[in-house]
Amino acid sequence: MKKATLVDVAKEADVSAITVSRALRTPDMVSTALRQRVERAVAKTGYVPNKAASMLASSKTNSIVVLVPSLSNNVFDEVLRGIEEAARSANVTIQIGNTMYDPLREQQLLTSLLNPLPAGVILTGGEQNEASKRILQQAQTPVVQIMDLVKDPIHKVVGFSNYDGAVSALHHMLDAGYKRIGFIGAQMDPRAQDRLRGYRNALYDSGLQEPERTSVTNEKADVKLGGTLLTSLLTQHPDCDAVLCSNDDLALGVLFECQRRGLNVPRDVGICGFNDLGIVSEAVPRVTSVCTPRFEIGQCAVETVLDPHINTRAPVLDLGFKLHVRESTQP
Amino acid sequence: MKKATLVDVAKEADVSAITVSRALRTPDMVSTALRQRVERAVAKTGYVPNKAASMLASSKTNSIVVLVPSLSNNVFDEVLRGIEEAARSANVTIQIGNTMYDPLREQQLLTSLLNPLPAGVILTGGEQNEASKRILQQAQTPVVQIMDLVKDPIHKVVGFSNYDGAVSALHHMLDAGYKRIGFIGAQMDPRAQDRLRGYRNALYDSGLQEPERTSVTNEKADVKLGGTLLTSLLTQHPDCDAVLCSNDDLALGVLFECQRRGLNVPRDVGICGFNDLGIVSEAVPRVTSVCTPRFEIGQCAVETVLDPHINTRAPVLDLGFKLHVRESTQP
DNA sequence: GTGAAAGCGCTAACAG
DNA sequence: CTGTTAGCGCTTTCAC
Repeated sequence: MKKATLVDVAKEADVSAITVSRALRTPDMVSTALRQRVERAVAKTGYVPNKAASMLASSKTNSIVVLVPSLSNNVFDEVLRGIEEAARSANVTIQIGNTMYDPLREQQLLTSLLNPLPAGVILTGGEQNEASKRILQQAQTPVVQIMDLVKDPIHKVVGFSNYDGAVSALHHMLDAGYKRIGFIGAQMDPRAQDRLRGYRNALYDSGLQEPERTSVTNEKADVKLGGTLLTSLLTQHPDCDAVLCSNDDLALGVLFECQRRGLNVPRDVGICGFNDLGIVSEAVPRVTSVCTPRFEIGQCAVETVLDPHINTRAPVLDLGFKLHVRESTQP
Repeated sequence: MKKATLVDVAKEADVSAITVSRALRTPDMVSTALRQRVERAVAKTGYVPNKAASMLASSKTNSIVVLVPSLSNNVFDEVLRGIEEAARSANVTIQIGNTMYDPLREQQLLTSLLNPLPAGVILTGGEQNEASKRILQQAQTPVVQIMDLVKDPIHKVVGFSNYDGAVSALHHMLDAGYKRIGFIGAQMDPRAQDRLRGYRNALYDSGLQEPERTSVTNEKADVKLGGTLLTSLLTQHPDCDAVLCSNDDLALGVLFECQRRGLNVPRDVGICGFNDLGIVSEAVPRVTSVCTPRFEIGQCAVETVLDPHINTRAPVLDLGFKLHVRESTQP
């Protein structure tokens, strides 16, 4: 049995093909009687629309493209959950692309995924290369950048201030009594760099900027690297009494390394992470972290991208963050 | 400037449209001279193939559909990395769907993603509902099930034995001297149940099956739940001297809970995880785990799905596992 | 509200 | 090896 087409349904319902098409896509433009006849015919024939044909004829898709830099970074799980949920209730599908923090790969993905044109594009940060930016600007589809308050957005931005997050964490650590706070960072994308800037400026404002106690690399951030970076930080600055980490994986690695060295957390070393992935709140001791609204960002990005009045929206939507203070910074 | 089509390229190269099409898809079927002319014309016109048109005309896609039950479970990161890498070198795109461990959602995704027909489907385990299985059997596209040695495969299987993994872990724990080993499990999908069966049978073979020390739930497995389950396990069986966990998140939660209770790992309690996600080997103490070949499974699944001689392949490919013994089970 | 005609851009099938 | 002819299944126009 061949698959039913629009024409088969039309015959079954004794109407024209175009009426079936309209009954399905824009039910309001069709009389109730016909709509019901069509619905019955669809059920009877088991008709499933052919997306390729629809795309070709309309040169439109009802899917939105989502580009994330990593799937192993648990930060994006929650973002994707928000996106999936919102997309599902808006009845659009999503296409996930993993750029692996590689602008060239991002460009390739865009080239490939922007054809046929999606209903919208969601991507991470503002670190696209020039070619990608041009592609996005020329594409006739809304673009939302997330996770960061990008300065010169392509269209719209939904995120939070990584800079302020770090500042806020640092003020807390200073208030808790730490005086020689270091910074550990990896995968230093613009967001991680904003965190580093926040760290520096907060210290500067407190007159504690020297010496600079940082240990930073561009390698992929993971738990193991956290330990390595702590080792190198303590080698250079044995007097460190606390560490702000550019993300939670590193913070966990720092905690483990402290345990191996017999350093008491929070007494000998205070630790603060960034993002507040579930796991840090379960570690022993529980780790302080800057909680970022990842699920909401995902949801909101979809809403923005699909908003028919997107042009009237503010270009930048700041969803904020919340510092979750836990045992690891309360000596 | 309108977008260039195949016809534009053909005019530019002074050949017919079908020649351009062939030069692009099957370069071997075209003379070198023409191929070069076509390539130049493509470059000059900036031609980008229209996928929708191609799909419609050929009723084929060069994309493969990948369904995973979770993106927050780090198990699938590696699998997806393997899939992505293999897909990229085979020049096919992938479409990721997240079933969220929900058979109905899986069925919906299949209905939606199997149209137009993908070059293949990769999905997790054998727990699809009847409707999904029927859809997959009727679809004219290869199906590979991964992560488990499914008994009645739809087409092919690439995985490892969860049962044997658990048995092997248990034998090691018994050898290490643990005598009252408990099992902690969550998200008890068929793979987790196989692990539980392995645990039970290994104990049975050693004559240590009673009393049964298990704490199992269907909730989503995460670090926090590991602690909760340990608490309930110890309440019922305070004599437990070791725990096999159905995955690494739980194992980490168990470790943290032990630390909170002042129980020494591995002396008071031995801990073994499953999957060997990078993090467990960094914890203090480093946690023993059953290492599963997730990256290879992903790669191999793509190779299988795309293999033109797929029919001659063995239905089940067992990629094995490796027990990584660490401090947490060496009292 | 509904329909008829005319493609969207590409590829399968067959000829040469 | 290359070209001709006919669609793929749907939606867009424009009539009615």
